[in-house]
Amino acid sequence: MGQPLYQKVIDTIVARIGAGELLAGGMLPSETQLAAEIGVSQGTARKALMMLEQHGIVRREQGRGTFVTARTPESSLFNFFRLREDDGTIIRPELIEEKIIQRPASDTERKTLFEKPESVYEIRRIRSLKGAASTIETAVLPAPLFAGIERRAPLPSALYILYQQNYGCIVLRADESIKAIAAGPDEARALKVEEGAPLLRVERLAYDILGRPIERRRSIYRTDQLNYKVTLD
Amino acid sequence: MGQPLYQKVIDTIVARIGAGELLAGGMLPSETQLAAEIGVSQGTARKALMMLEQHGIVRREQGRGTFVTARTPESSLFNFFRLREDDGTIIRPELIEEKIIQRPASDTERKTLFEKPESVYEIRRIRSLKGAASTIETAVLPAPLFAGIERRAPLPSALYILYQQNYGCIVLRADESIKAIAAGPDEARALKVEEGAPLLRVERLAYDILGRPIERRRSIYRTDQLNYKVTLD
DNA sequence: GAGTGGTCTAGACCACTTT
DNA sequence: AAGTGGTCTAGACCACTCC
Repeated sequence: MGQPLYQKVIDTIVARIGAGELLAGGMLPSETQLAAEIGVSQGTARKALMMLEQHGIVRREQGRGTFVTARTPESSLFNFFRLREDDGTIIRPELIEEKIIQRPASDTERKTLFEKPESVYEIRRIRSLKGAASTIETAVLPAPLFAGIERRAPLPSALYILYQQNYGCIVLRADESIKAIAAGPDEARALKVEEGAPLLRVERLAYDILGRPIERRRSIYRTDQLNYKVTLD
Repeated sequence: MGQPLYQKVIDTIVARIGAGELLAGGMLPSETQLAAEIGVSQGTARKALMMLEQHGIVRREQGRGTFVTARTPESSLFNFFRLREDDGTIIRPELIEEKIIQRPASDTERKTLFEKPESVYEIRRIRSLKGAASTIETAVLPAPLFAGIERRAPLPSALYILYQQNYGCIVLRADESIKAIAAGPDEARALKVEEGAPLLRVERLAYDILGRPIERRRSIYRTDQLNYKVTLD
């Protein structure tokens, strides 16, 4: 028994979710059923389910059951959209421009994205917060995994929900690297600031439930009236 | 039994750590001893210890025992010092200037810091990374909790280790709010950049093991050659 | 060999939700 | 009442560390 039994249970469930057998929001078998199916004790199945819950992959509710995590617009906004008012209030961004193209992958894109794709989709969007254009987002996706996404335009405001519902990719984690930059001519025009004005640049690599890097995203924010909030632990 | 038994175990241990009965790095009683002491089964004590481990409060090692988390310079640097080279390499900051003063608390400081202190310590430090001055840090601490800290100057590079070893405050979590700002005259002079150059400003509120807000910190970074890295989940 | 945490089992009882 | 997850127990065996 090279690996713990509960790991086998976890792998089984994650595989079923990845394969689409268990849909987001759907209910899992109960602890007892799962235990019988996989041939472990109820306590072991329970441990696996609790670990999946801690990784945010399932949600458990006493008396109701265990469900595959479904990112709602709310939770998605809350988890991965980090801009807040100075007092901490969450902001609802409005989409004011969107452009989707397919193009060959750059070297770093091919190296960092899942399956080393030759071709990628690039989604460029400008958002307005509180009436003024304040963010430029460029998301880059491996084309094989997101085939036909350009025909779904206009895309919903929260891309991660689209990824989940239409491509089975549940985004659970993202690494970000943040810099302050001076606005170039393009950014200045799009965000209506002077050239050289300080802007926040966030580069993100997002991973799905199977740990696959499925999206590179570069966001440029005006933070004169806003904050980018994170928690460290 | 309003609350679960394992919670009682957790509270007991956290209280002992907070009271200094269990020192950072010290070994806890074994599962069996703890269970007998508090009057629960070994499995319940075990659950409590596992939860404490997940919160980063203790570290467990098979065959050796359970130990109170001691932040080493390494781990502290890794967890709360977020500046990295563009390629992700960690940076070792050098201290080049330090000033500690005691002064009355501002309104927001009194409101947000533990015990609503009338008086605070302010630690202002400038660090150089890769030879060039690149960060200005201002930490504000409630004076009652950190009495006499000004006499410990010069302070170690990693303040959180000092807080732990000398004041029993183990920092486990911090909320940050990040902005891009234009360098003012003071920042420009200290960091040797032009006025108006883009800088990263990070405002942090750090909480200790008991959930007490014990430090406000404002850091200003040059990010022309560096990145601020975070992980979302 | 003694002591520690890591895994696993089998079963009990409780609290909650649904029908 | 039936089914779910939440708590708790008691005990077994294993892997690892230290003496």
